[in-house]
Amino acid sequence: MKACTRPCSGHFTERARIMKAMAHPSRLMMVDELSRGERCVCELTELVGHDISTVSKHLAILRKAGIVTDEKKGKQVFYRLKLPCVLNFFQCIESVVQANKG
Amino acid sequence: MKACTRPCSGHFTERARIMKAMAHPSRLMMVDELSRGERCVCELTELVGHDISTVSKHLAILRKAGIVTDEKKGKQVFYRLKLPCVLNFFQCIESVVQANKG
DNA sequence: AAGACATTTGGCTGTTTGACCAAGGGAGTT
DNA sequence: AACTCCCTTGGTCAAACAGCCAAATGTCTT
Repeated sequence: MKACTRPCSGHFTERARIMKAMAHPSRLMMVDELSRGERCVCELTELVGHDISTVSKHLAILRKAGIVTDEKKGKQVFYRLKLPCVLNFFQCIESVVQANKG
Repeated sequence: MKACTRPCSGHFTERARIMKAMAHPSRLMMVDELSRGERCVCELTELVGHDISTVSKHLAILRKAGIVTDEKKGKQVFYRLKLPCVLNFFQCIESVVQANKG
């Protein structure tokens, strides 16, 4: 609605929402998995090893954040990465992890 | 410790901890500010507009995650980015934000 | 050593999160 | 239509989070 010369508070809130969507082990795991192709909810459920309702809620969070899209095919719902650039995160995160060890 | 062929659960937990550290508007704002040089706690406090004790706790979270380092100089404590690659996030996050609008 | 200043830590409170179970829908099958 | 399958939504509960104030710590000044 208005252009901020410097990012204004609202921008950071919006950005944080997206970061937050990825800031959970299960959701990170699913994003990683989706980087290798689309998957149905049942596959992702098996992957993370939690109740399917829990997984479905995690997916809803990723979806609302705009990180993944879903598509219904028959009885199943398939999810896929919407913006693969989120994968770039992993590389940097990994270097932070490494730096923390040293 | 041990090499996982595929990232194992522990990896995602550790990664999530780091993502989580950035997944807050105030902390994102501070990281952004620190990308332009080191700042003392008082400067960051003024920036985010919260109680200094709150800001100090936010900084502790970033510090423990290995994203920033602190250095005491006289009475003041200065913080700076430890791994500037976290800034790459912003670019991708921004594209997600844009995609969400369209 | 007393005081001022900058920051951290402890404690309290309201809010958000994440997990489960149970119930509700939509899509195919019989 | 009734049944099953796959998934989502609602409800509950314990744990984690984020804010504030007050108290503690550390450093410089007087």
